[in-house]
Amino acid sequence: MISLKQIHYALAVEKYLHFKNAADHCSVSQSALSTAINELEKQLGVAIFERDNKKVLVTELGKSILQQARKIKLDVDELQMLATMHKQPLSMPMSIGVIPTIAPYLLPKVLPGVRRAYPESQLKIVEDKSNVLVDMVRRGELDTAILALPFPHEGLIAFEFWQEDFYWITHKDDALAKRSQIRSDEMDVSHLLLLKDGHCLKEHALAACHLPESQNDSNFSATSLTTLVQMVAGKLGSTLVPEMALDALVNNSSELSAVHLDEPGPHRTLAFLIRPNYVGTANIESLIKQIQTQLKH
Amino acid sequence: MISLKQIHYALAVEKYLHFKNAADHCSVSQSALSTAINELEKQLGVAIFERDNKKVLVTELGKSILQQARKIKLDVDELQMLATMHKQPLSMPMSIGVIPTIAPYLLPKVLPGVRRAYPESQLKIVEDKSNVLVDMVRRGELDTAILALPFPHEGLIAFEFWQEDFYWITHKDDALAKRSQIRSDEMDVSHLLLLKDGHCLKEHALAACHLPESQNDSNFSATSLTTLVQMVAGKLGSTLVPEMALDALVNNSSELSAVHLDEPGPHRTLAFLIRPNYVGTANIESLIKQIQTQLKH
DNA sequence: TTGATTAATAAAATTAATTAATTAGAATTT
DNA sequence: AAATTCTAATTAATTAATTTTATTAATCAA
Repeated sequence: MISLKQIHYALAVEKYLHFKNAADHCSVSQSALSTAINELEKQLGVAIFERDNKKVLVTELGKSILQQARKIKLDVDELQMLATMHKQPLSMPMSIGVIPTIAPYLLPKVLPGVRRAYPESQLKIVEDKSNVLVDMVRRGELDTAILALPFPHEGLIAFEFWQEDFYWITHKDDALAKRSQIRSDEMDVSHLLLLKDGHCLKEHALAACHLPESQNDSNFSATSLTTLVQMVAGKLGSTLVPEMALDALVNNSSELSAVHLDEPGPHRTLAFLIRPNYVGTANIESLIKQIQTQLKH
Repeated sequence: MISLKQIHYALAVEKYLHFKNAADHCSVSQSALSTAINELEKQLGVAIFERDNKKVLVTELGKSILQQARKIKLDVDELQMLATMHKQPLSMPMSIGVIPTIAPYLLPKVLPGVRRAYPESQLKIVEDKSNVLVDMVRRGELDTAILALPFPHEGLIAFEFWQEDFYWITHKDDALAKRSQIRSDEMDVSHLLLLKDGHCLKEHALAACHLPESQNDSNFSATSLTTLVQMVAGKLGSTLVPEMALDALVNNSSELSAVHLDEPGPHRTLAFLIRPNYVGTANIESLIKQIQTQLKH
């Protein structure tokens, strides 16, 4: 049976094209490495390297074999990472994409707790729109992305971890501002201010209100919730924001009032997306536990 | 460093959930297997199996680890297969998809030779339309597919191995039947009989003639070249067939005449399609060599 | 209790791996 | 032409590991 050691040595020889240097790199004697390579070639019954007393080169078949060997080594590394991450969640560097309608409200609430619980953690945060993040996860440029569902994510796996409702934000002077609940058919939809196309929050807000996209006035649109509520404060209309944004955007304002949107079902669902074969699911689960603890105060 | 032996043993324990049976299956003593598993768990620092004197079960983490272990084992098997196939091409079972406008003309010319050169070979042939075959290759249901390019095949790799021209088939009584060459603008395109939509030969034939698809009379269409030439023999029109089909369809007919289509460039290109990580490229290369020898007579 | 199982363990035997020194072939230098 | 310097392969002694066989301890069933 071929061994991982043989594979390891063969990859070293490929890298250095020199038995002694490869042996040094592997911290073994040239003899040990030599016999391991010979044994590997004997077991496979083919030549991987062509060597004489002056030079070493890789056979055509050897290239394919070493390619496959590299794949095996990666898989073994992943297996070991699985175990490591189970022992020490978040001990590995991790890149996380977050959409702009979640990042500024979720991260300040959650990151300090994560820092405290996992001082070793090295999180790299990327903020971008849902479709960009999904593509980056697919391409392996991100380990995971936090976004709001529903959003198409074929080929990826979603770990849903939070559900929240929308609140209708209007000026305190508005006749309906004192209500505790409001239905979408009671609002003045013609002055509903929402984010630009491409931000999923717009679609989710409209979907929560059972409104078609076309009905929205696209003359007024912004790229951040902060801008939107400024516009509401300026009596240009009303808007809808998710619950987790209330603290930052509305609660300290003397101009604004938040009314719970009374429509059935949770209005948006937050989830981590990962590739099906991502080995860090233990990390995701740890993060979710942290986030849920923090969000529940 | 963890070893493939440990992985092998762990997978056996997962399968039997019983150390002794797993050991028997691996042809080692229970003790040897036990220590290997213990060592593996120690090296990883986590428990894969939960065991007492009466039962063995897999931990939650163990399931992930064994899943990864299976992947490693598959990769190792593939590496060994790479070597084996280099030593004895086509010694592995192989499934090949072929489109209907290639299969009946190419296979009889080629398979006997393959049988002779590689008596060990076990080829499974599937005949279907290009799009079906491409999907099957993508899903791994076929090792490879032989079809005519151009045809969309994103994500797959094409090994082009043959180029051929079209011949215009008409009744011997036709005024142009004696010509040795004909250009598409000299034909009566209104009675050009072609295959049904979905067969790539139709598109390739039209493309070779620089004709748009709409120009073709869709009232007359067939699902096989055999039917088409029967229609031509019945003086219902003319058709275009690739060179390799001439022998079977035209050459022994007293009714039909074949005229070389005089349009620039090769009219269709035959190719093997494989997944980028298919390990049997050596097989493909052997087959191509065989096919090219046979086709050149 | 007794007998049949189980996985783990201990000690002996076997097998494999490692090191250090050597060999042999080829290129380069003297 | 001879000596030197590379190279990978080989050899032999040592060390480490693995495996086997036999045994132990625990559990369950009769």
